[in-house]
Amino acid sequence: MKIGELARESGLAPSRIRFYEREGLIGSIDRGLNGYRQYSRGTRQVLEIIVMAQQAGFSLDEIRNLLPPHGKGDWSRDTLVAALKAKVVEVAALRHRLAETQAGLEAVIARIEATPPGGDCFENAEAVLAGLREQSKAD
Amino acid sequence: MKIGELARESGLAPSRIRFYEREGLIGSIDRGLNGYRQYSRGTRQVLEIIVMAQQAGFSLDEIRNLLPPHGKGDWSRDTLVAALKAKVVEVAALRHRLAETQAGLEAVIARIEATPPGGDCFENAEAVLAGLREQSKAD
DNA sequence: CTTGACCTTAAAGTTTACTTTAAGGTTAGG
DNA sequence: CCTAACCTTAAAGTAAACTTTAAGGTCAAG
Repeated sequence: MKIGELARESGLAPSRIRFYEREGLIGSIDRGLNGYRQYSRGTRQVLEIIVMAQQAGFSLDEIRNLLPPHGKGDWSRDTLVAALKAKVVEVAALRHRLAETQAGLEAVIARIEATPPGGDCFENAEAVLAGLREQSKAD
Repeated sequence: MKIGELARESGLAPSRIRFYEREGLIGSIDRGLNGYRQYSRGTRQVLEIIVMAQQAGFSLDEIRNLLPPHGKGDWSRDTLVAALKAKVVEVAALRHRLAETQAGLEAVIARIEATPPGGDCFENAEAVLAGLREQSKAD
């Protein structure tokens, strides 16, 4: 799969995919004899995770630290398993953080919906802040 | 309350508070005879809401549309709740995606670890590993 | 009445996350 | 063979969200 096809499938501009490669969010991949990048299906999934994590408020720097290092070398059985386990730990950490974010947002929604429609500005503001502070603490 | 005091209380730089005023996130407020800005307590709460909303992934443009029109005391409650719910959907989608990734990884790890070090059972897991190798490289 | 910590503005600089441009090599179709 | 649509790189440009700088006015203390 060349970069144009991956771009169409993922909805990202080719320049953006090359940018992510330069920034170390996706690894440098195989090139054909002509120098063209050749992507596998997995890359598209990584791109989707990056985009969604961004939408949830993560910077590229944070995302890079949450995604596993793409250190390449010999993928012997043991190193492969070790890398996979490290990846699971990191994915779990990201999921944990997102669960807290979601719980915080839902708490805020519940509080706002529990306030009477005619409630004044500060009561609503306090409700929003109370919920968001809980989320910040959980972070 | 002058801008320096508000800055200390809110933890934001004075330049940032003036920036938010220029951008229309907080209203232009009263000035003393000397031209100094005079803030009320409510401004601090608005600033906290802005900061928390940013941490939840909202842009200043989005936040400006969520905050009440200046001078009016009423939050657009429905708009605020709708935006928060949309954000929850985004976060939930990312979590779902990551849960699948984690489950897939754990299944592959279990499979590799169940394979004896001999090597002839390696062929059975070949397809899985091939896909995994591609995905890991693409990481 | 001067010193230093405030405040004011406008404008320029910074960082992040990209896109666009420039200059060129590759591949598929007529 | 030519053309159009791909691909490559490095470098410059852009938008968002601020911060810093420059040049100055205000105020409380000594």
